[in-house]
Amino acid sequence: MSRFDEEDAFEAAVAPSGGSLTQRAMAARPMPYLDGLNPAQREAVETLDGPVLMLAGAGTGKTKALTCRIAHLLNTGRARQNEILAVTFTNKAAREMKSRVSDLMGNPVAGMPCLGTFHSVCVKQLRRHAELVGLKSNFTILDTDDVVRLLKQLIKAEGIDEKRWPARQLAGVIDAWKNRALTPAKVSASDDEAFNGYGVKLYRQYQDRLKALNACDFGDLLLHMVTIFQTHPDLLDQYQRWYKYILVDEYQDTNVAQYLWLRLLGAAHKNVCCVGDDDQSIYGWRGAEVGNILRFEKDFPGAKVVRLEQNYRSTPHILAAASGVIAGNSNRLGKELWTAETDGELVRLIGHWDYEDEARSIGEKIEDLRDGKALEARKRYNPRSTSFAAELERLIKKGLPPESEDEYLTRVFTTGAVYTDLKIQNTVLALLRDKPNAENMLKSVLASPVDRFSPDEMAILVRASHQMRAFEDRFLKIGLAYRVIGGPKFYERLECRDAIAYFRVVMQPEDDLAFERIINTPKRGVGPKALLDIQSMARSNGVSLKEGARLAVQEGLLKGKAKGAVAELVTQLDTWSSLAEQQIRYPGLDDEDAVVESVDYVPAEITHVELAERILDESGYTTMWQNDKNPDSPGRLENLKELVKGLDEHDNLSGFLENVALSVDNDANEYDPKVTIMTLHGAKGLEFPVVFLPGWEEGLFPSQRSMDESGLSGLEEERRLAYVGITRAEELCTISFASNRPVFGQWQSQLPSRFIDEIPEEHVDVLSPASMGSGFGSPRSGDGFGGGSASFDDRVSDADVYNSPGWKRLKSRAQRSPAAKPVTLNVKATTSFTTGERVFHIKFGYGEVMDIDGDKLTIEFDHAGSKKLVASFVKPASEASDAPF
DNA sequence: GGACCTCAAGTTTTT
DNA sequence: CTTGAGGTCC
Repeated sequence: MSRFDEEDAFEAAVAPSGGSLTQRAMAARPMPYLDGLNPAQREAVETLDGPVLMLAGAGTGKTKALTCRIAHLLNTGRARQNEILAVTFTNKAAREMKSRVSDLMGNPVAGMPCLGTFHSVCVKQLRRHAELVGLKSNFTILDTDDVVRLLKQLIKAEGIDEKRWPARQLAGVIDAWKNRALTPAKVSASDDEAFNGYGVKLYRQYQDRLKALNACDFGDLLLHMVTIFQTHPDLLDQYQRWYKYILVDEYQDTNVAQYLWLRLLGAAHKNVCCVGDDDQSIYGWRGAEVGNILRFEKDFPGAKVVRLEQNYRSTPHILAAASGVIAGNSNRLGKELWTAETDGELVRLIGHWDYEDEARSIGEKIEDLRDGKALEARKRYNPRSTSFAAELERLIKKGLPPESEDEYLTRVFTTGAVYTDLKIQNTVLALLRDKPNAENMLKSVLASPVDRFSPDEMAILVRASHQMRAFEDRFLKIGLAYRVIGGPKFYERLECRDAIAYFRVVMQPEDDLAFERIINTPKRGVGPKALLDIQSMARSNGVSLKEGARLAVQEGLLKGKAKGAVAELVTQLDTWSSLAEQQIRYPGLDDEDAVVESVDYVPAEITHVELAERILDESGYTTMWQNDKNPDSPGRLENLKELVKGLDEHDNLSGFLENVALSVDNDANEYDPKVTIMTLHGAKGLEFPVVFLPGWEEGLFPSQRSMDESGLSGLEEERRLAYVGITRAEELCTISFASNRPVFGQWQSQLPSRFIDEIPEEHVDVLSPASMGSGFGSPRSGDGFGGGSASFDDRVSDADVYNSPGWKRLKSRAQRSPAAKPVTLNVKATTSFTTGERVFHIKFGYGEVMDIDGDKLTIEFDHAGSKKLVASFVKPASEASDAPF
C-alpha cells in the first residue's frame, strides 16, 4: 500500500461532496466487486457452473471470493436469493457472510434464507419434514447436558456400573457414530465392542427415547436429514431443484454426515463450490474428515480447482515461519503462500523461567505496544484490518457512544480500515461532518508513523483454556483490560438453564428432561419418591411426565403437599402453554417460501416477553432467588433479568429456544478496547495485528494427549494448529515457552516445543525476556515462583535459566549462519548421571537420582518429593556451588 | 434438605 | 493441586 493510495483515500475521506466512492464505483461498472479480485479469486468467482474446489490458504481472501461469488450469482441472474444454499460452521461466519453480501449488493440481503450454519439450515428442513423420522415439527434440540442426563438414566436401567462406564463417554461414542452418519442399524459389527459391548444397544434405546421425548440432539439434525433424503428420492429431487447453487465454507471441517448431506443436495446439478484449507483442519477430534477435501475431485469429476495463494494478512517473516512449520506435515494438497509485502519484523521467540514470568513479560509487552513505548514502531500501515472494520461496523449499527467517537476515529485512520471498506468510509464521512478538527487529525495521523497498537488489536492465543488463568491473574493485577472468549456460557448458568427448562416445558409439553428439572425447582415438596410415582404413572400410560403428573394427581397417587403442588404446577403449565400457543410460528418454516407474508395471525394476549416474566414469577422461581441469602443470588436475579431482556430480540419463545440451542453468545459487544485471550481453536478465522503464542512446550503444545490418542495424525493436527496460530498474526508474532510449569499440581521442567525447531531460523528473532535487558543476574521483583516448597526460590536469579544447556543451545541456534542446518533442541542431554548420585535442581533443591530413562531422571528430592525431570535441568550436587546462594 | 466428606479426573469445542 | 460429582450423615 503506497502513500499514493493513502492520499487518494484521504482525499476521498475529506472531500466536501461526501461519500461518493460507492456511487462512482457503481456508476462506472455494474459489477464493481470483480475489480478488487486477483486472478485466482476472479476465476473462483466467475466459474459459476459446475463443481469448484477453492483451496484457500490463511488470509488469502476466501470470504471475499465466496461473498463475491454469491453476489455474482445474484447479479448475473443465475439464481435468486432463496435458490442459493450457503453453509458455514459458525453463526459468526454466517453473519459476516450475510453482511458482506449485503454490502456488495448495495442493499441488505433480505432473503438468503439458506445462508447459515449446517445445523441451522438442517433444523429448518427437519422442522418441515419431522414426521418422516417420527418427530413433530416442534421438537426440542437437546444440549450435551441433557444428553448426558438421559444416557445416565439408560445406563442405570441397563445395570451398568456408571463409574467405569460414564455417560459422557457413551455420549462421545454415539456422537462419533452420528458424525459418521451411522444409524444404530448401520453401526458395523466391528463397533460391537463399544462401551462394554452395550454401545449399539444403548444407542438404539437412546434414539427411541429421543423420539418419545420429541427431541433430537445436534448430530441428529444432520443425520435425520441424510436419512430422509436417502429414503425419499422425490423429496430430495425437490430440494435439488430448489437449491440451484451450493457454497460451502471451511470444507475441511465437514464430517461424514455433513458431506453426505451436501453430496445428496448437489448430486443433480453439481453446482457445488467448496472452500477449504487442508492445512487448517483442526477439528479431527470432533469428527471432521480432511479426507472430504481430498476426495472432492473424485466425487465431482471435472471439478475446477482454484488455489488462492496470495496472502493479504501477514508479513513475509510470519508467513515463512508458518510455512516452515506446516511443511513438516505429509499428505498436504500443497499450497505455497506468498505476499507482495516486503517489510516486517521477524517472528519473536522468548523463553521464560515459568508460566508466571511468561504472563508478566507478555503483559509488559502489551502495555508497551499500547503506550507506544515499545522500541519497534509499527512498520507499516495495515490497510486490511478487517477485524477492526468488522468491530466498528457492529458498533456503528448499535450506535457509537459519542464520547468514544474521537478514539474510534483515530483508530479508523491508524488501522487504515478507511482505505478498503466502503461501508466504513461512509461511516467515517458521516462522523467527519460533525468534526471540525477531523481534517487536521487525519493529516497528522497520516503524516506520522503509527507507533502504537490498540489493545484489541492484540491477542493471546493458548492451546488449552487452563493457560488463560495466568494471564487473567496477571492482567487483573496490573489493570490491563482483557476479554476472554470462550469462557463459561451465559445460557449454561444454573439460573438460565432452569428458566429455559420452564420455557421448554411450556412450549413442548413432552420435554420430560426439562420437566424433571423444574418439578421441584423451586422446592415444592416433590421429592424423589413423588417423582418416581409420576414417572411410573407416565410410563404405564405411555404419556409424557407432565401428563403423568396430571394423572397421578387425579388418581390420588400423590398425597398431601406434593399433590397440591403438582396439581398447581400442571394447571399453571396449561395456562402458560395456551398463552404461548397464540404466538407460535416456527422460525424458518415460513420464510423459506418464495411467497410468504400474511399467514393468518391471531394477535396474542400478551407478548412472549411478558409471558416469560409471568412464568418466572408465578412459578415462584424469581421468589426463590429473592429469598436466597447466598451472596451470588442477586447476580443470578440479574442474569434472569438479562435473559428476559434478551427475549426481546426474538419473535417468540420457540425462536428464542432455537437460538439458545444453536448458538453461543460469544460476541463480546463492548466499547472499551481490550486484549483478547482465547484458544487457538477459537481463533480460527480471526486475525490480529499483534499475536502472542505462549506455552509452546512439549506435552502442552503439541498436546501429549493428542499424540497419545491419535499418534502421528494427532501430531499433525497439532502442527496445523500451530500453523493456524502463526497465521493469525498480521504484523507481530511472538512465540514463547516456559521452562517450568505445574502439571496437575506438580512442577515439571518443560522442553521447548518441537514446533519451535521447525520454524526456519532466518525468520526468527530469539529474544531475552524483558527482565534480562540490563544484563544477567538482575534480581527479580518478588512475585515468587508460584508457591512451591523450595526455600531457594527467592534467591535464584533469572540468569540461571539462561545458563541452562537448553537455553544456550537455543541461543546459539539463533547466532548460527542461516546456511547451518537446524539442530533440534531435543538432543539427548548428557546423561552422565548415575543412579544414586546426589544432584541439585534449581527449584527443588538437593535430591538423589532414583531412575534414568533416556534423558529423563526420576529424582527423590530431599524436600520436594519424587519428580521426573529432564537431565539438562539438573546438575551434580558437587557443582551446585555455582548457584548464587 | 443441607452440610460435609471422599474420590477421581484433569485438551481442544461448534452446533 | 484443584475442582466437581456423588455419597453419607444428621
